Amino acid sequence: MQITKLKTVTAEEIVAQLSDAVHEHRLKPGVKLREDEVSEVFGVSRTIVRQALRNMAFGGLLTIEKNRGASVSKPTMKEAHEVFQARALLEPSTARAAAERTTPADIVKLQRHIKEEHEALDQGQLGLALKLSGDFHLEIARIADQQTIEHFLKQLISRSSLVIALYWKRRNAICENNTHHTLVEALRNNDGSTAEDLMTGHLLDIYSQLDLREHEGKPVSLKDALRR
Amino acid sequence: MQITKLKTVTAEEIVAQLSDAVHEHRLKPGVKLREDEVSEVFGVSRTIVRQALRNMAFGGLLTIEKNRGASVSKPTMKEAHEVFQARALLEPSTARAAAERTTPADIVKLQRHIKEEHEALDQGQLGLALKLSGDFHLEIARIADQQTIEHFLKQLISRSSLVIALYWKRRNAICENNTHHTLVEALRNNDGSTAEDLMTGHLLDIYSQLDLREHEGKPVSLKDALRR
DNA sequence: TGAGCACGTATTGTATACAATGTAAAGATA
DNA sequence: TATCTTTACATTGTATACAATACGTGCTCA
Repeated sequence: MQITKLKTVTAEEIVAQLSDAVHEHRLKPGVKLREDEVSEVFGVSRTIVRQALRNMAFGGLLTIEKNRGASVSKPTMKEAHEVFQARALLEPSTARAAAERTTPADIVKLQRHIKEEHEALDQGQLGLALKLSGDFHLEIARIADQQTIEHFLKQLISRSSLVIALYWKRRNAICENNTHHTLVEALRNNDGSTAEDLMTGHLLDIYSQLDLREHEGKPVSLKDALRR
Repeated sequence: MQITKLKTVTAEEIVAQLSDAVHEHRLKPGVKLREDEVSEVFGVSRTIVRQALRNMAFGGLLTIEKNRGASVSKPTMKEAHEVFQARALLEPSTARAAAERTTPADIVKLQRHIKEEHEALDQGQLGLALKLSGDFHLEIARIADQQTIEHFLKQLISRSSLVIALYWKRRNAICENNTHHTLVEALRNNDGSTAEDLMTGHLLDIYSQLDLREHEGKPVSLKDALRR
């Protein structure tokens, strides 16, 4: 007779699954996450769920309002700017550092990443492609052997995913460029300067594809909005 | 008859008080924080304490080991390097941005900061001076109006405090320089370039006063250590 | 009809009881 | 004596009960 392990789900696993869902845009900004709903899905008590939700909130993925619960964050345009400004400070230097330490094994890993990314795109799995793209950036921080920066980057990339969900200009036409591929080439050649420059350009690229203009003037009052 | 409010302490207040204690080196790296000890001190249930401890752990101030509880983090030398590398990436640019937005009111605030810092030093309150010094750096991020970076910086400065507690070269003789004062002057003149350069130098200064050489060779095996 | 209020329900916040785990001290065995 | 168990205790982990708060619905009253 086989004893079913009845493995209890940990808070970390819940964080991982929910984070993936957000990264892949299956959970969109603003969606509410009720505690007992989540606890029912994962088969654990609210205690664990609350741990998980709070952890995610600390990373910026969720927003918790006192007595009102957790929901997927909706970064403002200001936050969106800040996220990419912070990435612009951290990632190019990190790419340079990574280039100086990249091993053949790393290259293999990165190329597998890119391959999966393309496959996801081909199959129209936009969300998955986006998540993999984020992982690619994280992988570079890992190669640079900078855990602290990697930790911050993880948060920034999470938030980038939310920003893209909210402010991406053209929903349908993801313009697939091969910057990631070029970057891998620079890393393979241990060419730090090129890697740094490519990363700078890459981030500007993404940034420029966001619609971060202040639209719809002032916040019209309800009355004004209904009058005609 | 006066109703005493019997205000229940929140997790955030516990975080604040414990964080201050760590920043001021009243709680030193390695010190264990038992849950019911803390809960007794603050007069709340362990539920709240656990929230507080977990939040602090996320910021790197505490380390939580499963089933073994929370203790003040003891950053390794590698982490120490990483912390200052990350600060070197974030803070100079932030100082530049701050310089371009500094108002007279900000200058007043910064100078009050410096004054308090000197007073603390004069009274031999080294820990307090250190905490105030950290706040000074945070204040610059606030002036730059970069909440995201400020959030990261808060963590980095926390960890810097731990690093200093562990690796500061000369415990007794804090060499007080007036870099902070010079920085304020640059901010007052809205001189971004100078502010950026000063910040870079300032960070290098602190960094160079740490003893981050790999001492005490390889980790000798227990047997070898006991043989003679 | 519409604004405001009262009440019942849904949801989150907190404390506590119990379970699981780790730790240290005493005892057993060679 | 040294090592290995055993056992009791200290501490953290998890579930649950209850309290506090927010939310929606129906009612009242103008």
